[in-house]
Amino acid sequence: MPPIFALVDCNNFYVSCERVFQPALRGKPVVVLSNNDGCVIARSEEAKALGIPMGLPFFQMREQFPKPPIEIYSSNYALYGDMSARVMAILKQYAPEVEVYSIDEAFLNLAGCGGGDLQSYGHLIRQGVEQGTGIPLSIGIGPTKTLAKLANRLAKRSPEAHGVVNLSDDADQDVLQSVAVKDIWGIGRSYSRRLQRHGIETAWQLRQADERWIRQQMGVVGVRIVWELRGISCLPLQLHPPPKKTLTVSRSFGRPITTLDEMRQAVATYTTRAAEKLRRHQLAASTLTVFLHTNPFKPNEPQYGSAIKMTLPVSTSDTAELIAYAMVGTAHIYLGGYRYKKAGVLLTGLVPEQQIQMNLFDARDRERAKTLMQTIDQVNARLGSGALQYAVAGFHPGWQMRRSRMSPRYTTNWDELVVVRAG
DNA sequence: TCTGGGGTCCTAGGACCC
DNA sequence: TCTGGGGTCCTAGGACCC
Repeated sequence: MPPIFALVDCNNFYVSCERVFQPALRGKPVVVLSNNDGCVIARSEEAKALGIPMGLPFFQMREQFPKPPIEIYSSNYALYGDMSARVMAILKQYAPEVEVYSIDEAFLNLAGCGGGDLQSYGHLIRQGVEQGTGIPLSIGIGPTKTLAKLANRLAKRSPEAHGVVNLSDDADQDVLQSVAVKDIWGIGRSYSRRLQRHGIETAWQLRQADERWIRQQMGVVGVRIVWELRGISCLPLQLHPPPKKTLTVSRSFGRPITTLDEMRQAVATYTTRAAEKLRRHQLAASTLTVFLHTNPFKPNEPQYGSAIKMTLPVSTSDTAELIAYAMVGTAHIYLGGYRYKKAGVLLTGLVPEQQIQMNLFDARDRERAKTLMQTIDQVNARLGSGALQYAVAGFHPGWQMRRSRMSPRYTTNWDELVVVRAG
């Protein structure tokens, strides 16, 4: 049986998560800010209606929208991650095959589901998730992932769809003509401009486009999109996520960093987070890159940025060892006299923990280091992240990111649990 | 004062080998 | 007198995604 793809997408996910725990936010314009309270990354329908664009820097929003009482939240990833897991768990009750595509999206294979009435089945899924979590969502159904995505857009766009659009039988000319190329999954700014320059403006026109020309302009990626629009599936459901290839931890600073000492603290902190992620995925890294740069939005300030990539003698997930290399790299590329905005650590060459290649000249006691890491991870899991940390990471540093409008971690922190009172 | 973070895939070009 | 060519691996950069 050929698959029938459904794309389930939570509506304004981060805003919806905040609303679950604060019902008074319903009907009001609400935005959620990126890390460091930098820019707008989620908007309620009311906020969209005010004309607040995605990605608007927060300080510009306050200039441009001084009047309306917009509810503003710093992003609370502990909360969103937990709500996401609950949504995904419910979706798995409705379809045997689920690909968790992002924090707020999943592809489902609905072949054989719902007794053939996929429209009704879609509404059933919506009700189930809404009842179980309070999160509203939209569902698009189609014979390919690209058409399911497109159907999902239509479901969000047209109120009469009530959140479900089914294109599994036919994505006809009228439907495809109503979708601009820039709104097709996989077509970004650059490709959509190039296509429009050649008179291709709608999904329907792209579907009819000359394959050789598309191949030449957009490579195999473009050809795949055209085929998928024609209903020929090229992108299968990924039931088992492929292993991670790279892992990054990077942050903008709450205020500029101007000393090597603080830069060392920041890089050591990010390296600690990266090593924790490695161990959680039971991976080890074979290279470590440190990068740092000034604020590119301040052209009047002197600009500098650099990166250094180091190959480790033995793949490792040992925080102390990774920090040692990161500190060497930091000292190497850090130059005084600049106001630094951001730094980060990139780990590549990730290998499963069990497959680490030993090095003949390796003097390190790796068994002992591993036991220590397990102990630290256990303590931090029980007492909260950062209960045990390396001194080089600094205590209460002033450069940490701003998140001044954070909601409580309602679902994942004992101290901040929601209290339900009877009567 | 204030502009996010973390990924993937594809392609072209260089290094190297035979 | 003659100045190859194909394969593989790696990397950097571009494009895209949420």
